[in-house]
Amino acid sequence: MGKTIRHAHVSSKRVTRGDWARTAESLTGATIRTVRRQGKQIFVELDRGTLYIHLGMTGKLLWNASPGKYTRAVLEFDDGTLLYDDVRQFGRVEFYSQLPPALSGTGPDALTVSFEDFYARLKKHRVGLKALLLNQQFISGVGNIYADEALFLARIHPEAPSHRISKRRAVRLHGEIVEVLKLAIQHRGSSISDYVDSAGNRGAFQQLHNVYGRAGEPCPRCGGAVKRIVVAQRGTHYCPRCQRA
DNA sequence: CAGATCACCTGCTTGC
DNA sequence: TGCAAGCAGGTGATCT
Repeated sequence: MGKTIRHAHVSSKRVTRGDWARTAESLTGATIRTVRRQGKQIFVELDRGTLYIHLGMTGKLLWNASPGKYTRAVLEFDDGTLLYDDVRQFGRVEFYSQLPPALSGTGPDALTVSFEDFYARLKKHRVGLKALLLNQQFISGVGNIYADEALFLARIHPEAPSHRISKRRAVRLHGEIVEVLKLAIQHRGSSISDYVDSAGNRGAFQQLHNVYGRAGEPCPRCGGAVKRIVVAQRGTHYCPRCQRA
C-alpha cells in the first residue's frame, strides 16, 4: 500500500477482458491506496480506480520473479516487480475506474461469515450441498478442493440436499469450512501441480488432503475406498461410508 | 430456481 | 513413439 506503479505492461487480452493497451495505460502511474480480498477476489484500490485480480485456476502473483512464457501482466514499482503469471488464462487482471456492481455481488467471505448468516443463507436454497458451497453468491472463497475437504470433515455427502440439512449439521459444516481454510492457510495452500505463493514457494496442504485427489485410496477415517464422482461439473471426492446421503 | 452442457485456455497424464 | 482422450485450482452463457 502507498506504492506507485511506475510502469504496467499487459500481454493477454483474455485476462484483461478486452482492452489490454488501455489497461496498462490506466495502471501506469497509479498509486495503491488499499488492498482487500473478498473470497477469491482481490481488489487493489488505486487513486484512480480499482485493479481487480482473480487467479482463476492457474493464476499466480509473483514478487521479483523473472518473466516467463505465461507472464500476462507486469507491474513495476520502485522497489520491485509484481508479475501475474497464468497458464490457462482463466484469471483476471482488470482495471475499472468504476467498479461494476456485479463484482461486489458475492456472498460473505467463508472465513468470517457468522453461523447465523450462513444458516439464513442456506435456508434460501434448494440444491446439492457441494454445488451450494461452490456458488460464490452463497458464500465466497470455497473452491473445489476445500468444498470436498470440508464436506468430508463434516461427514456430509456432497449431493445431500441443502434444504434437508439439520441445524446441527449446518453448525458442523460451517465450523469445518472455517477450520479447513485456516489450516490450509497455515500450511500455505495446496500445491497440486503449480500453485506457488508470491515468493515462489509451494504450499504443503495437499499432503493433508483427506479425500481431494485421492480416489481409490483408503479413507483416513474408516479405511474404505475414497470415491470420485462428478457433481456440478466438478470432480468430487468423498468417502461413501463416512459421508452418507 | 436448479441442473446440465458447453465454452474459454493450455499442459500433463494415461491408455491403446 | 505417437496420438487421442481425459483431466485440472474457476466461472459464465445458454438451454431445458
